[in-house]
Amino acid sequence: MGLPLLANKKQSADKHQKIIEAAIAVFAGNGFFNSTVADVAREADVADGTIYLYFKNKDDLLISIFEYSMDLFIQEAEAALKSSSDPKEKLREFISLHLKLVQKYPDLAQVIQIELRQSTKFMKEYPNEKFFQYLDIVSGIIGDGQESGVFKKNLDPVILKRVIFGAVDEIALEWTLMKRKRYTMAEAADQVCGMIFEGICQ
Amino acid sequence: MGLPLLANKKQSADKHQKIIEAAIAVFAGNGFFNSTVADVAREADVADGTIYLYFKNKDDLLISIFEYSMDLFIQEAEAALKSSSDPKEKLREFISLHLKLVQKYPDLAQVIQIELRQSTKFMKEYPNEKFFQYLDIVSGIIGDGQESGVFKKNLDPVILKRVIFGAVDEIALEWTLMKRKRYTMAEAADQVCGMIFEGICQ
DNA sequence: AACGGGAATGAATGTCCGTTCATTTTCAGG
DNA sequence: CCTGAAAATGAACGGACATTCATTCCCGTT
Repeated sequence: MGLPLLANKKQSADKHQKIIEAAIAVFAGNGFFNSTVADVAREADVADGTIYLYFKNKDDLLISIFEYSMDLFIQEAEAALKSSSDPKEKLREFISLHLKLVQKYPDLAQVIQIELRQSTKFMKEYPNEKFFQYLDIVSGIIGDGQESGVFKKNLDPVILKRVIFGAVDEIALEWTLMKRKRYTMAEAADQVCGMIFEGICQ
Repeated sequence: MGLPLLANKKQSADKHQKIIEAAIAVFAGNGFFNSTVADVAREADVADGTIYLYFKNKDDLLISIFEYSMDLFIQEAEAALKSSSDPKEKLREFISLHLKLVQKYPDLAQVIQIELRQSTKFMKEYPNEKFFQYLDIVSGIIGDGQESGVFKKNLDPVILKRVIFGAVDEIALEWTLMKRKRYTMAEAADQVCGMIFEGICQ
């Protein structure tokens, strides 16, 4: 069976990817609801109808972007965390990586942070497993750290993972939206880690 | 001049308020873009056209909600922060208040957190002074604390205020979207304060 | 070179909804 | 009670846009 790669889909994986990338750029630039399918098609250099050969509808396109990018983030995170076994170093690595990724893929970051959050449809009804999987990387690190006595045991990991993610994500969001950057991501990562590890009190 | 209250507007302030409240409920339930002006009108028990006597257009309605609620938050925050002069207590008060307000006005919180964030139009082009004003309450507290030696001086307030806001807001967001609550807001406030003040390391 | 079928196209369709505005209702002052 | 102006109404308009589908293109096979 001399079938092309990814033969379970009839179409080329290239075009699928091309449309996803176009959609990321377009949605990041104009917002999901203010972008038309025709905009995405034009950016992808493809006919309007072609989009529907690869995606069920406009919503499906957004969800696909989300899954695509979360896979990317999870994959990069898991790779980066292999290098160290110290929970504190791991957490530092995670924070730093998240910020770096946002910097590396600003359009992607914007879609994730702003566009996806928007619609009740997605946040409330879409199961969102991939996001939880990403968050669980953090709670895993916290759990390890508590077990090994590096982190305080009285902290609730369920709350803590959110606090950490929220802090990092807000920094990332500001970075994404800020035109003139007032600080580098590396600085920000240091500040955030310092604060999370040692607190703000003298 | 025996004019009614708020005579510079011809219409009743009541109806203005009624429409805002209806819009908050509708937008929170369905999302801004998935809600129609007719939905808001029905909820407010008013004709479609009446909305346009009080608001320029649909976008203006969303912005009005934002300003209305930020005013509310700022006002409540400033009142609550009068009671204490210790920066640490003030910060604890702020965090606790923000979480309480989210609990008290869940629809409002949802519109602010989810709907407003969404549109590039609002986040990028709308000046958003009220939000910065709210954030500056935090940086004010931080500045005081650093001056009086309670907080570490090497922390950048610009980053720090975002970190704190992001942490608190993410907790609030999870609370808003979570159906089964796994923790109370009071617990969350304690955890967040503990973490921010003392850090997570043993 | 003719065939066939999957992929791609993009014009056409139908719906939806923000906004308008001609008309009606309300009500204060005379 | 009139009267007139402000306020409210909601049917109708018009433009936008997601989605469809009849047609064309592409290319491997014979």
